[in-house]
Amino acid sequence: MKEKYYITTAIAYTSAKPHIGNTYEIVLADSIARYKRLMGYDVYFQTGTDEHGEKIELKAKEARITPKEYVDKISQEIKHIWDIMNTSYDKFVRTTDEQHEKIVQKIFKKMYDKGDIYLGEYKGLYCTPCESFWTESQLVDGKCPDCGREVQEKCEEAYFFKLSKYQDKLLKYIEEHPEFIQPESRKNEMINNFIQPGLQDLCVSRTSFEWGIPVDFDPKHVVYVWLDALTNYITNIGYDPDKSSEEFNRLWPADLHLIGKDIIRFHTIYWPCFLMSLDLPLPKQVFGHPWLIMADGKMSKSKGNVIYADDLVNEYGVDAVRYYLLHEIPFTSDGVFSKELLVERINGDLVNILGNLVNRTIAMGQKYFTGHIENKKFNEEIDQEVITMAFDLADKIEDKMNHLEIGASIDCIFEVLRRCNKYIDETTPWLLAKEESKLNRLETVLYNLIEVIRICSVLLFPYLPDTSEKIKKQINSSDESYSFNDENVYDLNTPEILFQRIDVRK
RNA sequence: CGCGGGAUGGAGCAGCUUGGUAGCUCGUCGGGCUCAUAACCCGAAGGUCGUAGGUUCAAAUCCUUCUCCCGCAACCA
Repeated sequence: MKEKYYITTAIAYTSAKPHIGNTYEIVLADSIARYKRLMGYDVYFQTGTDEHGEKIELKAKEARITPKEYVDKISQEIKHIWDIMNTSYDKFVRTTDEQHEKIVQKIFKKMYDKGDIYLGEYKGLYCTPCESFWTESQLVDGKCPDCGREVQEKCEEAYFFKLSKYQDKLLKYIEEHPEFIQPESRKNEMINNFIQPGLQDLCVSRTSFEWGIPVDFDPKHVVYVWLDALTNYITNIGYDPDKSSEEFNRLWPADLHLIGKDIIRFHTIYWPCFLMSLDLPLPKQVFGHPWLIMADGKMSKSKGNVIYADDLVNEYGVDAVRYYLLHEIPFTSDGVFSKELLVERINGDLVNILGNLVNRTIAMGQKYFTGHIENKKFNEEIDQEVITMAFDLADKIEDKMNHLEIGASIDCIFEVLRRCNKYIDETTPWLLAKEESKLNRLETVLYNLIEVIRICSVLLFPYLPDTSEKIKKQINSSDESYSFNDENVYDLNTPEILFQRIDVRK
């Protein structure tokens, strides 16, 4: 039986249409999911939308529609963009799904019955005109950051979750599982800033607004959105406090939660504590990825520098955008986006290295052998390096992928493609073609090239699925293995441009 | 002294764990080739590896000082 691999993205908050930076995560997750499938895992890949909370209630009010109408619209927009990015999620979940809401209520009740949730009083600094609580650190000169007026201490009835009860157990888990929080520097932030100083109990209900899942035994409270949102990872695969499904038992714990670096706290502190309260095992890994920012900083409407994925895809094609996202964002630090850089990557890598290589190779196959290429095995010493690189490629990629180094994985493929271009210059097929006696050698050279290109196309699939398929179609191959095969027979199709050069002058 | 990460040729990065000719991509300059999307291949120029000191036969790599940049510092998600 195939080993399972359960991967999730964070569910996207339905307050607004996601920009290109928000779109990074789903593409990143998709490349990992596709890669794991290629490696033979039985992958379950879940994504979706997080739809409750005060902010949504306000946005809907502004738009003069109901919160449900509002989130229906945004959720659909998000799903649409995920689809445009050609992502292969198995399930798109929504926190307004009835089943999810029902299970969240049961979870809340279970925690309450267990004594992990208790009714208490939320004491905070409150701005009456803004109807908002603020923390000490949020205040500007001791006043409301929104309206600048004085804040007062105010008490409000609320349910609390006993985070403190689990802090020692959590610390132990984090220290015994160094791979749990990635990148590792984030682990220190969590330990030093939150766990070591001591966890405060978490307020997990709200009475100040209504758009949320009601606490069934005390309906003036709605469940805190993070308790609602985080549990999506289990409610949608069949968790039930009474009796979970077999599917749940098979899939849980998740192998990887992929999230933005801004919500690491929720996933590595609150979420594990909730799970411990439910007596469930903790996810194996949480990766807080960096962001894609603009040259002038974070994308924001007020700066007017917001770029959307669908617009870019319309202009440059889905694989070009995927390539940029996956290749340009480092493991720990933020990546920068600009159209100039995107065009540079398209022309420099996708057109010159990849597209041109495939094109010139197939063109030669057509020109010299009318597309029919067999391995004549007239090998020479000079062939060895490129063939060995192709042999080793899958292992190199596996090593990078296991460390979630997606950009470096792609680099490994391009390193081989570059070597192929060099191999063509070394073997000068156009000279071999001039002598009858060298045709077997020529065919061997072309065979080696096509076979290496085939391997690259197979391994490229997780990152650039459309391009991978196009190459396979052009070389007319259904061989999905990623080791060098001596015995393939190729009947090439007509070469077609994989990536169109972008004219920089425009 | 809150915690943590970083500073490497014009740009972006790798190397630092396990000290020993400073590597990659892009850009610049020169050359080669013509199968290919003016693409491809080769070569050259360009770095006192942030600063000051220390350990060592030897430091980008280990230790310390300082400067600058960035992330985090909880109940908005």
